[in-house]
This record gives sequence, C-alpha cells and structure tokens, in this order.
Amino acid sequence: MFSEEDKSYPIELVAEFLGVNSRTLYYYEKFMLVVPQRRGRKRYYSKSDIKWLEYVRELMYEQGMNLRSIIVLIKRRDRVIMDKCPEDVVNCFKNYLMRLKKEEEDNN
Amino acid sequence: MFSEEDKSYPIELVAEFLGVNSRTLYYYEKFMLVVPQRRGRKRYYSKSDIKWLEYVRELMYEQGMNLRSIIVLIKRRDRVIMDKCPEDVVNCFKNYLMRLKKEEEDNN
DNA sequence: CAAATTTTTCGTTTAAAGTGAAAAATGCTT
DNA sequence: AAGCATTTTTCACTTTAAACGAAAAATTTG
Repeated sequence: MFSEEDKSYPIELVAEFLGVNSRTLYYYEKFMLVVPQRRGRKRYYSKSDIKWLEYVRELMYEQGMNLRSIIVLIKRRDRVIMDKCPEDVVNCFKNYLMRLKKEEEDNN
Repeated sequence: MFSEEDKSYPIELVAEFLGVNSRTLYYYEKFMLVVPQRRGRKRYYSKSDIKWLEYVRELMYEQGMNLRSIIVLIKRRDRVIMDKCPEDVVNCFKNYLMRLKKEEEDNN
C-alpha cells in the first residue's frame, strides 16, 4: 500500500545524517521550516523533508544564507527556493501565511 | 548637461538619511553591495545607490535577511533582487565572479 | 508502575553585522 | 609647502541569530 517514498525517519537519525544536533531540527520547526509528521508526540521525517533540509543546509553553510532569508524567499514563492522546496513544505507555509493573515484580521 | 538623476551625495549624508553609521556603508562596500563613484578618494552615492540601500535595509531590518543572502541572490541574478539592484552593482559582481573563476583556473 | 525515549526549557557558545574611537591618509587653503 | 580639516581605514568591542549541551518534563512502552 505504501511506496518507497512514504518511508519516514526519527529525528535522531535525520540529525545524524545531516550532521546537526537534533535541537537544531526542533529549532527549525519553530519557524516551520520543516514540519515532520507526528505519530503521538514522536516526529517522523519523510524523504522529501530530508531532501529539503539538505538543500537548506547547503544554502546556509555553503552560501552563508540565514534562516530568516530562506523564510522570506519561501513567503515570496521565490524561484530559487521553490525549485527545491517539497510540496509538503510549500503547503505548510501556505497554511502558515493564512494563519498570519487571519490573526491580523482578528486584530482589527 | 546633467539631469536631476546625476546628483550624488557624500557618505555622511547618505548614512544619516538611512539611519546607519557611515562605517556600515564602508562595510557594505567590502562586499560590493554598493559601489559609489569616487572623485579622488571621496565617495559619492547616486540616487540609485540610495534607493538600492533603502531596499537592502528593508530586507535586512523588516524581513530579517542577512548580507550574505542578499549577495547570494545577486550572484544568482534573482528576480526579487534584480528589480532593484543597480547595474553598477551587478557589473561589480560579474567582474568579481570572473576574477574568482580566473584565480581558480590559475591554481590548476 | 518503572524504564526508556522523546520533547522542551534554560543557559551558553559562536560568528556575522554593526559601531565607536582613534590612527592614517588625503585634500584644501593660504 | 605647511598646517588644518575631512575622509578613510584599522582595531577592538557589542549585539543578535543560530546552534548546541545538559538536564528537567512529558510520554510511551514493556
């Protein structure tokens, strides 16, 4: 029923693979840079999540971009980012933007 | 002979207008984010330079982008950036990139 | 329920961005 | 050309985002 692509990985494995501390992945999640599936409380990262994170790390470490810039580019649906950004993440951000918009509206 | 657009402004005035220290403008110049004309040693910023800097400050302060990200986007000729980036700066980067490339080649 | 695992919190470290102060370089005026 | 004023540069410090370590809190599982 499930394709190879549906495989998912726990945070420690992903962190190790990327060469970062798992705290860093929690940190990214606060900014909704990546939003892994949850089963109960536990996080599971899809292959698409991992590819996306690899790309982000490359932008950050090889190019010197910062987190916020990447978020700005996503919000602008910038081509540089969107080429590599998995659809799941795009959707996360769409939801994020909608929530922001709603909050603003409620404040009026 | 000279149009209104050819007016240019000394660094202190530009810094004050942007609300930054003039050292910050020297700092930006190291990265070729802005490259003012020189008469003798003295720097003169065009209106286009100033508009560009205003845009950069907005990206940095309102959006939270960092210098390096903006430079990455210029190098990538990113549309978001290029709309506002003066031709001088683009050319500087072209030259810079060519120099880098040549250096690399010479090291082989 | 106890043990093990995951998440969260708190505080610290590191590096880029920005700035202040003063030294060095340059230009201008007489 | 000498002396004064202005601009540029250097050096060292401050601030903040990003990343991390350790331990407390929460949760799942055996």
